[in-house]
Amino acid sequence: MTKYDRYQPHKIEPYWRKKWEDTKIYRSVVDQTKPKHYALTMLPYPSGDLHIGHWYAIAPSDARARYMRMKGYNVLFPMGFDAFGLPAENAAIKRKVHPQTWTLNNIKRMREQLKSMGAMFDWEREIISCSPGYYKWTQWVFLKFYEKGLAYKKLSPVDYCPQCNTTLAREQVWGEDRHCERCQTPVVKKELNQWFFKITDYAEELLDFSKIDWPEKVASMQKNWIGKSEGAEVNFKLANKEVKVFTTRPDTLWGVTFMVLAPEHPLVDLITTDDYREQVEEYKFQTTRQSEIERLAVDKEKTGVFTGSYAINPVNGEKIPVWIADYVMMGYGTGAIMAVPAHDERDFAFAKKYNLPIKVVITPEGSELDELSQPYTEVDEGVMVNSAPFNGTPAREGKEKVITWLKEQGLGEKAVNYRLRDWLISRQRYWGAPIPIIYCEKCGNVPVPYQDLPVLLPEDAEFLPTGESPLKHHKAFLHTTCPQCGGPAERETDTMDTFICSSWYQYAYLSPNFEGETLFDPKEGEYWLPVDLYTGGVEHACMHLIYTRFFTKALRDLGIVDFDEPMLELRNQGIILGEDSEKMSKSRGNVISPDDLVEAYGSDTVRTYLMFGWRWDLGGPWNSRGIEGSYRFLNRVWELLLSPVEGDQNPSEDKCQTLLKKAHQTIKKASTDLEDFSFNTYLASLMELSNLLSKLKQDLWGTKAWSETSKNFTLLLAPACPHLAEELWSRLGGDYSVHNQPWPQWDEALVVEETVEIVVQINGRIKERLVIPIDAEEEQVREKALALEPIKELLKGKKPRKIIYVQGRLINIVI
RNA sequence: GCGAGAGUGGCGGAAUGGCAGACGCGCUAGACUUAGGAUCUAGUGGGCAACCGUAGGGGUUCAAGUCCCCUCUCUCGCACCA
Repeated sequence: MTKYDRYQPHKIEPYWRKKWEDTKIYRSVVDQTKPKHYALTMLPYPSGDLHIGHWYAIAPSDARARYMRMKGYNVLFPMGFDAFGLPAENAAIKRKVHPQTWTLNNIKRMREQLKSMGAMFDWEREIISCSPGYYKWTQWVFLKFYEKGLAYKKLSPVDYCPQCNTTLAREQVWGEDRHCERCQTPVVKKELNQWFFKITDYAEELLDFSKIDWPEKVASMQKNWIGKSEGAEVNFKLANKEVKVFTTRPDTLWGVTFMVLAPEHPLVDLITTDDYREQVEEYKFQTTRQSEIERLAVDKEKTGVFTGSYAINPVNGEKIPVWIADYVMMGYGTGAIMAVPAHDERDFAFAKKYNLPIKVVITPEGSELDELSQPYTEVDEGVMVNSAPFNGTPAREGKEKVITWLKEQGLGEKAVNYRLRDWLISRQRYWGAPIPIIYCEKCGNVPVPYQDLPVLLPEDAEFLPTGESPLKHHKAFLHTTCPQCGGPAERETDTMDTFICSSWYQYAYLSPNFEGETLFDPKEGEYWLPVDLYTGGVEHACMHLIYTRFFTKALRDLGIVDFDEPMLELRNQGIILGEDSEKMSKSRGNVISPDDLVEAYGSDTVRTYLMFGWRWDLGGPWNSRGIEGSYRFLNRVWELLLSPVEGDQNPSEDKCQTLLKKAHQTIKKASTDLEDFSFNTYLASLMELSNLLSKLKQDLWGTKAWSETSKNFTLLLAPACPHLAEELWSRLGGDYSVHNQPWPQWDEALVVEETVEIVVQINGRIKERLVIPIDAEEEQVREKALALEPIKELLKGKKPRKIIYVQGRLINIVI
């Protein structure tokens, strides 16, 4: 290449990418002599096009990984594709292409798009979750879970999406109208025999975030989702049976005036008296119907019916009516509640509607409550009343005391409930990993033997959705022999939720398509694991991010990994909106295509703008003028470092010092900013340095300070602009590759200014400025400040009451 | 309703309790140009000024965008979970 020409990203970017590939500089192999850093960014679903959101997530993560590499870490930064899932099937149905063909074509395209980013991926570690070499291990994990009792099959009411024709996990049902996460169709309840993973076994441990540095937001979302509540289980007598009731307010037990069972509660039929049978049946019918119709009712007025039976409150022997109502759910607690209308919003509304008694048992300290217009739900200031042995006890203490008392009396005990449900993993779809189970009439559920894995997904299945699993109609797949008795048997025809594939993918990168005995090559695992830094969107907080934590804990208990958490540090990026501040979507026509941007400005500009334009964790609307600014910056950098100066030069030691000082301040700033994911200020600091460089260029071009600084500048630029930095580096005479150079070190002595301008304040208001040596004695600064004419004038001979001096910053004279 | 987070120029955004608005976009003026939506230079929170300015109101402090209390607005998550 010639010595000086224009900045032409389209020439230099493909050139260097090819060179990197040819020289394998991003190959990451175990190297015991170096500290390791496993940087992982969420793998994309191969939808067919890499969009700007992918770039926004991945490019800054790549810059961070490159920084770590230059800092001397052996960095693993892999990439792959989460390739099973519904869109492939839907596209296939629409376009009559096989889901596999569609997926693999998309991967091919997206791999090229990803490569255009110039990231430091080690493509030899690429994983594709729909390849048999991958899903063999997904099935392997299933079998391990099954052996451990963490995978089980159960007949239960489950959420079913009538549009996607499959069941869904609780996490995949969203919003008030309980719609499908993928297609927004409201789900319906169905009674089906499905496979579950026992994530609830880990509910308590999943609440512990002490071993990981994850955003508070994600932790709180997960805690919220797991929904731990502590209280008591109390035994009520009902028709010669015992009904357990969960409550978080045992202190209100004396205020129970009725009991409510979920309509599906098994005792309902037993206790309903003949007089009420008809209305109870009618109500049960209504509620089941309701869940099948659209659930649009927003302000759901509470409804219910009396069963005709009465239960006995064990604490005072009172007889209370038993109702059924759909505000009590079978899936939480015991499906039965004790209603305390005086101290619970829902019970209050219900009691008012059906004229049930309301009995006050908690009152605010020192006052009385007779007629309630609303329930008194306060705990901290409440005191127990009308509660035989506990009158006068503060409600907060009452909770614990009553539990102890219940236990002594044999009436109940302490209990904890979680909102988290077991993970429903069966999907009645084709494009997923088959569940490796065989049903034998003689032997029952038989796991597929490990040596028979993978259970291959047949390519010639009819995958049109019918509500039944497509594999059920594939005779060759369905019919098999029992591995235990050799008799005729049938395979499980449901496939696994694709979130399973992504729950362990961080381990797959260690040894893609591993052929050994366990999930991954232990030599690799021992070195690289666990993941040091995970980056991606916060939208996965209650799905992928909770699942993968569960997986790691389960794998630990199976002896497959030896740590508790999969990813030590997590960082979430924000979302880039359209220029109209709306979510990008084809229908709105506000989609920004990264391919077009790369075409127009080159990859480095796109990377730079994505890092500079927003706070990474917040994101925000796209600005098509903004990217022009980044492009201009890179052009200026090019001119600055490469085009020689003409005419007279007037270098001076002073100017050199000024430049070196700024350079070292920039090294420090850029380092700490990259450390903190503050990509925007990292680039701002580079811009400041480049502004100073251009100011001093005429005089300093060719000096040692100039060449040293331009080399350092190039190194600092390398994480953001890998191609441009490589080109500049080579033209400045550096050895290939800039990406193998150590990150520059700053000299703290140079970072510190020798003289500073401080502010002279009177009563906290700025009145004057003063230039002083940084290490000036306070006494001298005081004298100087007080000697300033404007200050003398303002003081008018008055004696300051107090003078505060903050070294190198300001002096505040209080009068 | 519950939980979390955020409110700073026209815009994106900077600011260990210590000079509010770094850096950039946009805008204004000028230079160079046949031309400029290229490039370069200068300016750019408001106000003629003293001064006033970080959603609003209190407070702590010599000093508050930053810490404390209250209010408002917005975003996100959960939502009849007993």
